[in-house]
Amino acid sequence: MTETVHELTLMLRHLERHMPLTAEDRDRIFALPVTVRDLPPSSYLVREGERPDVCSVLISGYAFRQKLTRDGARQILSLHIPGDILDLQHLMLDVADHNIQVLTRASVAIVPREAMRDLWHASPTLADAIMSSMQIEASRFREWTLNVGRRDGRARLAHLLCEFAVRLDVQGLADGKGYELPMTQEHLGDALGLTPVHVNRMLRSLEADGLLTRNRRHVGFPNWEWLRDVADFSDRYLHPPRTAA
Amino acid sequence: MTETVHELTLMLRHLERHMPLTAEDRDRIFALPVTVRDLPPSSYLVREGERPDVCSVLISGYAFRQKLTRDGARQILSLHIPGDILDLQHLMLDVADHNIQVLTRASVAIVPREAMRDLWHASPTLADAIMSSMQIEASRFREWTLNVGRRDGRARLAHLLCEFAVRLDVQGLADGKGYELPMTQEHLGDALGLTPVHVNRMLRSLEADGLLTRNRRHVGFPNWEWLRDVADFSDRYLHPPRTAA
DNA sequence: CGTTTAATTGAAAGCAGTCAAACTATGTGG
DNA sequence: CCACATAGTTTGACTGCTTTCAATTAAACG
Repeated sequence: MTETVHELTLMLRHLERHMPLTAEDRDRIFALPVTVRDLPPSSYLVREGERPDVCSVLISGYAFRQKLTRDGARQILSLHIPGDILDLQHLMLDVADHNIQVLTRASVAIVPREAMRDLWHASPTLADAIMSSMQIEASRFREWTLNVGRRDGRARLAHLLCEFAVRLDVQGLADGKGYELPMTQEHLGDALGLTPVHVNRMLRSLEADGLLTRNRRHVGFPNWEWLRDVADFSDRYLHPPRTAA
Repeated sequence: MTETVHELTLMLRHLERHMPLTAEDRDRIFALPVTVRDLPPSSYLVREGERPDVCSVLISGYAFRQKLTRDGARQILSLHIPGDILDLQHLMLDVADHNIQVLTRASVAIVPREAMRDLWHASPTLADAIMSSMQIEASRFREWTLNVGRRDGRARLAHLLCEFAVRLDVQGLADGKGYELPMTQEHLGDALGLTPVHVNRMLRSLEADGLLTRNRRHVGFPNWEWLRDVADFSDRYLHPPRTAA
């Protein structure tokens, strides 16, 4: 008898982080009709202009939101880790205003839009939890605008590395000492509003200063406090759960 | 017997734009305990780190969200026009992650946080309307990140001018031919991630090309289509109501 | 009006972009 | 196991958009 973990366990953990859920709420989540789908790297989940009829939850792997300018420049708007709900916005909005793309090979749980809407209306605690998740994502969007608009390349890059470290840590997916960064330098550039060439130079600059170690895709932070400082990073905008000391 | 319009009429119009409300919903909104407050230019409504116990709705004048880097650089994150709810995020989040500041002299309706939470839980249509409003604001945050991250100064500025024109038009506060821009060039710079000096140059560049007229604070758009084009502007991300032809 | 705030302009400096080439991984097929 | 192909990283030289610094002009305000 194999002990299988429900596909939405991570999503549940994500939602419960900010709002305690009732036992019925948990049951409702686990009763959601889901289809699990495996996606190869870089595949699109949602394209701008589409009218999606499903909501997806990231189960494993990484994903990101992005928009393109008319001449094809790409801006990555947010990164997503397992447990994140990828298109809550389509609960209310009919037409997608940005693209959602998978970063690595990933598996997602597909939930019919109507089922997710029912969940959303099912209980006040669920509504609050879902709303909280939305709000925190909006807070991350704001910080990214600040990052791209007002910090120089080095700080911008350091900030992104800090954010990812903290988020993985909170979701229990990294030990806080480092992680496998799933992005190429081109991805990093698109997330930071920089060119890949400049990303490379800033990466090496951080490395040269002993703020960063790299091994294949693995990044480590030999001097976390100093990196935070260089990045002008504070985790307030991530609204970390109280429990953390 | 003077015919007075309720202070929250514009907010109601704002919420109803994307989600039809019931008569009871409207009554609930008008039954909200509000205190109207007049604020001088530049006053703060919320400061990062605070724990607000009220929600404010902008009745007249303009406001904006902003964040500061450690060394005092300011990034304006969004602009707000009458009818906008200014701190929905504090419905769920306890600590403010950014500053909310008034641009011009403005009056705001102050609603106790708990009353707004009750409104939010009062009916599914209200919850949907409030959620929609949130989602659309999140969409604007995303577009701003794209704007600041991937467009050059000229396009960035043109984009902001387009967005403001469309939003005022939709809310019925401008005729679509132009408007009183309530921002100084310093504000514009902080919204665009540029210096005021460069904003000035780009403003004059647009003016020289016949894309923009300025008279005191009034801006006009002699060639709207071309400006849209220069700005790489599409109103999709604003999720304009269907009604518009 | 005088004073303060905002807009404008010029010259010089710099961060980041562009272009191009070399180098390193990683993977594939023979 | 090597040859080749592909994707990603690294470097260098040069360009350029934007900033910085400073000074001047215009507008707003009491």
